Amino acid sequence: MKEYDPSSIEKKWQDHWEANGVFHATNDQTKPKYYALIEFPYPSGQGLHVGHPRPYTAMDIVSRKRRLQGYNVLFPIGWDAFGLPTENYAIQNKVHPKLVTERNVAHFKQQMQSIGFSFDWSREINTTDPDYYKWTQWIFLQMFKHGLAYKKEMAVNWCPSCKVGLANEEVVDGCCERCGTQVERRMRSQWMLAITKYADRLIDDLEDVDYIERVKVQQRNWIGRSEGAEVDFTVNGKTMTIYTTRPDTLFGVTYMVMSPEHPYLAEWKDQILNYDEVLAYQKNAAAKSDFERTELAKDKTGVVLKGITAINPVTEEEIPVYVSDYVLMSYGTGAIMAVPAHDTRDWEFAKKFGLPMHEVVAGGNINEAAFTDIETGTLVNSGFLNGLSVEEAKKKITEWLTEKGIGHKKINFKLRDWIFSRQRYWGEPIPLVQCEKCGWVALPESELPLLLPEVESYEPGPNGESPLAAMTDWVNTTCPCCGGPAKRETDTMPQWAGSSWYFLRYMDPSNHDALASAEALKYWSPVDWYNGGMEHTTLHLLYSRFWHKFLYDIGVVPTKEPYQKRTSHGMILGSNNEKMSKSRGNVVNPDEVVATYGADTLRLYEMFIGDFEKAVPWSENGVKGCRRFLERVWKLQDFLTDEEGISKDLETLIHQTIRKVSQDDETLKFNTAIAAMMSLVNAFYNKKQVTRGELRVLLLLLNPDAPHITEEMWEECGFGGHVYEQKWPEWDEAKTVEDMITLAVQVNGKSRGTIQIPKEAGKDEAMAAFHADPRLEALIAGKQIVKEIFVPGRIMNLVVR
RNA sequence: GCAGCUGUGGCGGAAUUGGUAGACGCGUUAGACUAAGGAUCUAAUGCCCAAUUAGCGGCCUGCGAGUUCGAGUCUCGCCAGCUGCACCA
Repeated sequence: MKEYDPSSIEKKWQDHWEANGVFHATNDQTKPKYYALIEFPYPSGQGLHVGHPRPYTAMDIVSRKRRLQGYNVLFPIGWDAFGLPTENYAIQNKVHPKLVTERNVAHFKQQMQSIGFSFDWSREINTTDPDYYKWTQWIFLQMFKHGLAYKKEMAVNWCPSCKVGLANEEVVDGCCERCGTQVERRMRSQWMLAITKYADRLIDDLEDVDYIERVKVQQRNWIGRSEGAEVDFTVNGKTMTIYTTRPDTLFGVTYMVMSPEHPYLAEWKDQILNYDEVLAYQKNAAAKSDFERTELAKDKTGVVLKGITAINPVTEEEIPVYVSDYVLMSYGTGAIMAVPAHDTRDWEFAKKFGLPMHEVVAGGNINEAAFTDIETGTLVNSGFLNGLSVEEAKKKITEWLTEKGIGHKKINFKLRDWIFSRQRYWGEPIPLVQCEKCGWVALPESELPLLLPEVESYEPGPNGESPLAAMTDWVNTTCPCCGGPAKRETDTMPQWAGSSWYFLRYMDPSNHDALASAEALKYWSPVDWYNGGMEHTTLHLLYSRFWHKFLYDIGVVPTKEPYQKRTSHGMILGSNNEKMSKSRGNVVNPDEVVATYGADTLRLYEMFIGDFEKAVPWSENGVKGCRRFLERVWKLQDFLTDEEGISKDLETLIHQTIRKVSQDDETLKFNTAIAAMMSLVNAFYNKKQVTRGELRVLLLLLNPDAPHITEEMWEECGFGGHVYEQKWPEWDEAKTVEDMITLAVQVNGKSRGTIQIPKEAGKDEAMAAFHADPRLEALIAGKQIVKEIFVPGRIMNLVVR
């Protein structure tokens, strides 16, 4: 027997698979399809680190297993290659970002291929390829034509370091998600996508998909749907509308609060007696960044509007009006009714300013804290609402307000429209022109793709405008509508554009007439299993669901949802338990692991390292353990007998292992599947022999995890053909239980021993076995059995006195 | 602050969902082979007692209570950690 030498056999099989197109998805639509997807990587200059292969290996296992189960599997790969790091590198090194991208892609590809993933490389895509972004632009144009893309002058999150506007989703703790610089507010005219029009469906349709719960929860929170009511208050003779989720507490309103940006403040300039004070407060609030405004949340500030009085529409009581920055202009109507007895923030504000509180929901102690429980409270001091539960009162008051014409039911969302333009070079050009006469006009589809022009400098302009703005030849054009002079849009799309639909392109990657053919879309949709990072839950995952729903609405795609199942992996940390990063010096490069131990060892360890969904530290010794296991598998060839069948004494274990591996690979428990295979190998070693039939089963089960060594051994043992041509083994449930079982015996709930009984034995047989064992019998000698508990196959417990 | 999740050996982690806690791997210890071992093999390995012919001993799943014949698993109350949201009315 030759030695186990991964470096020679791994290359051999990788070449064999690719040369024979073994993993290319076929167009044979008679077979059931399975579409497994990973998040296509951003080809950074650093290359892969050991965290990348974790999700890739997991989905590779699923894909390889599905192929053995007879599916036509699509497991594609591509590059999400537009983006800032490449552009910044290009600026610093004066290289075209295209060249940087090509270089990085080549490196990533070589790294990935050395790990032996069964990607269909014939369908490789790249978001920066004009043949690809033609369709990104095409989808944007459809959105524009359907009124979902609009331009708006608005305050944007501006990163002074990246010189770019950011979407809300890209701001973390008031700082730029990428570089950590604190973001500023700047007014800019931006392209927006009306994702809020899909807010309801993006929540409701989560019911129909199989996503892990934390993903659903996070999406629901982010969309932030709340049901309440808008109510009109009369303030100095003017109608001021507020939004509340607690219309039932209307009788408890003791003051109102307006946001510092509320437009009424300026209108009331002459009526507000302390307008100077209000102006000063507004100025102060504007100077604070969003971050400061929320960080200092604990301490409420505000100014009362002297000369302004509001009327509570139910009690007709006169109440004061305040301006305070705890009310946001960007949510609801920018003004609220304050119910200090039943809202924590209002309570804090009222305490600070000595405002009265009216308890209208009994059940708490409002002197100590606002009572906000909506389950248990009962309405009091509330006229016709008295005695009702919160839920009943909400309904009744909303009806009453509607009848009176001073309010109505209203649903609000935290989700904002998506700021879609970036003032950068390395992104998809927005295919629109602005004409003096016709306004914003779409390019004809025949002019797509609108190519990214060659520029001399990739740096943004001094006022943060896109580098494209300096290209006057390119910018000045004619209006496709009237033929008059027009200017091109110089902003580009954000990185999230290309990734919002890439999974569709894989279905038919070289189609010139459509983003993919209707036939391919129908056959392959939806993605059956999509695994990716939690950090994309409110970004990529939400955005792509939105695009897909739009494409569904215009009849392009056949399903409402793009992904049937979504799972997520945990991060791999450095051996010091910290996030892997260059600066911490704890990065492990998969190339080194492959070179030292082999790709199969890397793959196996990536899966065996721990709970797939949790973060876990890398351990060099753990890697060695996996290599040791593969060596033991390899050396099974020494124990190989001529027997084709499965020996009687291992039959149960074999069937148990098939079941365990088959089931655990479906539920992200790759670690315990591997543990089961290790146990099986240990059993072969204990016997010092393995039959051909037994080894076949092991090689098949292990193949998705460690494809190279299993192919090689299959060939070495002369099992015929290749592993990838075989069928996934099946287990017989009846054979997963031994004929004689070991039953644990307890006395008074304490484990005292075991008895051997037939698997179908009843209580009487178990009792007989108990009495037959003198050591067990001794435990109950002279005592009275009060109760006998017998759970077949599980336990026997005798209660004695 | 609010919500959710999680707490199991020296470490990563198992536990058929209420039924012998610690599978599997790492590490450690002893032995074998050896010129040598950071290779390989064999055995032991939760903790505490006992041990040259010495155990079907006791204690163990963050802490404290409870339900049950039986609790890592269910309930209640603490404590700690992680994640998400963060003045969204």
